[in-house]
Amino acid sequence: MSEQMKMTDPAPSWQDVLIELRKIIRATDLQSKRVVKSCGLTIPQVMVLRAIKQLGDVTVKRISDAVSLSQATVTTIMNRLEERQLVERIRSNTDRRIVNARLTVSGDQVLETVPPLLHEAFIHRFESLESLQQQHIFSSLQQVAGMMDAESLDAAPLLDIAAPTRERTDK
Amino acid sequence: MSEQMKMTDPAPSWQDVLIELRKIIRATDLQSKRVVKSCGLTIPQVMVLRAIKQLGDVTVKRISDAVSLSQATVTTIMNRLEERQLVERIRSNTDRRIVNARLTVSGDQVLETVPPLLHEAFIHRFESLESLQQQHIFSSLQQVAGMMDAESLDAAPLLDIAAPTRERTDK
DNA sequence: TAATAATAGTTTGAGTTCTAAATATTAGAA
DNA sequence: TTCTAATATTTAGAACTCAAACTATTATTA
Repeated sequence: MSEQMKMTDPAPSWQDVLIELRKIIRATDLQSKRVVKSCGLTIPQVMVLRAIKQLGDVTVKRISDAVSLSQATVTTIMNRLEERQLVERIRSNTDRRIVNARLTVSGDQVLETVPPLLHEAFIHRFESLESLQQQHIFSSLQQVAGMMDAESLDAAPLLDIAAPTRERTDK
Repeated sequence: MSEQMKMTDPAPSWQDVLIELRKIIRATDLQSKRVVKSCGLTIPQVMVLRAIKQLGDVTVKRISDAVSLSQATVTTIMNRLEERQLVERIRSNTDRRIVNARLTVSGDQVLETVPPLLHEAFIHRFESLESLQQQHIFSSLQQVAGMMDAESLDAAPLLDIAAPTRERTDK
């Protein structure tokens, strides 16, 4: 760990940050295409399926919170999943506004066949890093996500976000 | 500000990483909508415009390299920009396969009015971090982008794995 | 010269993603 | 009861995004 890096590394501008974010977004997209080829589902579709499996019968709203997508997006994804009969929609009896999502048997089976959502090489690389290093990276991602978060952006201009905020209301 | 990483933080799994990436992608998307409202252009459109301004008359291919988007995507973005007469397409005389993009006067003007592509609060936060901290974050993003990069994934240098070789019975 | 390959861009088709508007339902108040 | 507000979800509309197929053009070769 050298601290000599400074002269070759001037403080990065947010422009540089933007470029790296673009690369990450693109790579994620490309991986999604790979996953589609391998199992017929996109990454968001898998994430929704997994959320349903994990949470049991859930509303669209809870799913959208869990996977960080808007309600509308979850609905369109659900439409496709329902077409393929991987999930069912079940209206609540007590409150008929509510729609609960439930995995079908084949939905559950399909989940078994899904490859990792990040390239295996990525996972391998990531997991072969030292734990401390992993935490650094993860914490940086959390910080970036936190700094970009719309709600906190409106709410707290000068929040101390240096510390990854856990313990929110999450589930 | 050193003690916040409690030891209740076990090594993060790649699943956790994926969630953070989602948040970042979503936040970027939301910011794009904000930018649209403010200046009528999306972030990718601005990025293409800037690349053209920066590089002078450029081919679609060079733009797509510069902004990390596929050629096809750049084409569709160019279509919209051309409709609004922010860019022109100019076929090369020497090689008529080649199309050069050029900013129009109004394209150049519009660029002046574009707000920052990351939320100002984000920029402010990021820039108020210590330089070392900025570098940490930036370098983490670079690492993630690098680990995810498709080409390097194929090359996969540090793979001496007992990788689960999945057998492919079909397709 | 004609056939073939290589290159540059565009179109097509499928999917994701958002906001805003629309729909349906429930709960509370006049 | 009926009106209104709040809640849960869906639809409509617009962009982005990619791979793959397609068009047009240039270069190479027989």
